[in-house]
Amino acid sequence: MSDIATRKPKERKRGSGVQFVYNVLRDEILDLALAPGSPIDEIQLAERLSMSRTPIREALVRLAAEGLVTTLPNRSTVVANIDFLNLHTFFDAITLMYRVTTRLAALHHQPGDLVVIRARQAEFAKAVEDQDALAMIATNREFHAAIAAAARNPYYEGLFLRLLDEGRRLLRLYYSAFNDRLPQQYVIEHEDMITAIAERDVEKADKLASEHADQIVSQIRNMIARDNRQKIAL
Amino acid sequence: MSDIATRKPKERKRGSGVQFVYNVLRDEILDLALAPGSPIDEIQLAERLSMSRTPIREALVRLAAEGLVTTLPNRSTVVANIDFLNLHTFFDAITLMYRVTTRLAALHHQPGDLVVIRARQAEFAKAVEDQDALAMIATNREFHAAIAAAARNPYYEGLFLRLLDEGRRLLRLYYSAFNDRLPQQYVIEHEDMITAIAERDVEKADKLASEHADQIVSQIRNMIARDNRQKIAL
DNA sequence: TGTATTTTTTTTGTCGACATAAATTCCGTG
DNA sequence: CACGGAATTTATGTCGACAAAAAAAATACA
Repeated sequence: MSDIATRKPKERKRGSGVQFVYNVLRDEILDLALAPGSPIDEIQLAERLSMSRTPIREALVRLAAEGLVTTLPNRSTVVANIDFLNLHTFFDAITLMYRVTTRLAALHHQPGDLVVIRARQAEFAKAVEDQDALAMIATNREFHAAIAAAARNPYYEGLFLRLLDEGRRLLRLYYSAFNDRLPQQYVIEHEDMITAIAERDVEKADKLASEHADQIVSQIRNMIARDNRQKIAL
Repeated sequence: MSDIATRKPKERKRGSGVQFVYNVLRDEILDLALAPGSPIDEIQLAERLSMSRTPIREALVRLAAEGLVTTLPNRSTVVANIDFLNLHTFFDAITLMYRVTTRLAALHHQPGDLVVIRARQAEFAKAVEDQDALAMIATNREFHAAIAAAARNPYYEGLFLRLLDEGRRLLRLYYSAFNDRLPQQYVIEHEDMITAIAERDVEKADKLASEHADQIVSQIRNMIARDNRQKIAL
């Protein structure tokens, strides 16, 4: 547990305050260290990070613009809820972004891109080998983010990163359920996607991305269903 | 020219400050009243809107998160540039969003949605009849925004609105070129799209949206090409 | 005259404080 | 004991001021 959030004042340089708060809050939100729906007290946060409320508020505005927190006027801002009732919109959008970014990566990737993508894939494979569920979540995100970067479309990339983050939050909810055979299969699917991108085979890349997305979506659905059954059984 | 931005202090109620600044700046940016690349002086803005720099800065952070301004650390924030070199990424993304939102609207629209969509279409038709280019841009945006709302997917909707706004900026650049027969055709295409949505004919809606997007993209391309030729001829 | 260096000015990032709107507590009345 | 309204407390929205960084101006030197 790194206590990066509790260092002495004046240890950070000027101008990095907002970015720092943004990173801390963002990580805590995506790791579910801050529970969805829980209120964020500006004063308390200001004390914890040893800075004034001004940079805190600016970071909160930024997080609100990205949908990670919700600001109620004249009332506390709260960590964004996970909308289980409308998860299908999430699945629909992230599936499309998986496909589009992988397609475009096959079309537009440049020499250096594959090096980065393969590096991310190596990190993901390492996490799977180590059975480190949290590392799997993080490295899987970076792998697909690298593909999105190679797709060279900032609009798709922006939406996809947002969706991947939201997915990170979802997976974090159920990460204990990762002790099955699926991760190893993801490694293989990733390898196939890299090959398709390298060969600039757009249709194959699309097909693989589509299947990969379906895998992940159905895995999350299973985890939720399993979770629901437990709840009903109580 | 409404001078909404120059009213007396204390005439606005508490809590609406940031929203107000955001709306003013956003409109001025999208209408090209603020030129792309031009710097935004916080102090000057604070004086013009008769408020302190704090709400100004929070509005700027929000605009930065949406890509409408760019903040250089410890340096002035500037109005986002129009990236003519990468317009194809814009065209690609907005075409896909036209299709996806229209498809999903055909699938998921609910009783009230068509009423709203038809109302927007009526406003657009009125603008075309009046040969009011600026109103055409605005009402066309609202028409497609209404379809996106009926599609009931906030992820697609968010990206699409961003793209429509960026398109508004582009069209505003060339709005004088609107004196041709195309707007009338857009009215007809809109009508067809409404019919397809009402009939829940997903594939037809997709096809119409796709063609509609192609129309608009090629029109913008033509305007830019025409503009370029003039520049070269000088 | 041109370039390097110091000084001044401008502008941003942050702070502490105050005013106002909700939330909470307290109290009186039925 | 419950209910409604007033008083208190808490937290947000905004402000003016200061400090640090960059830009601009002024000066020194070749």
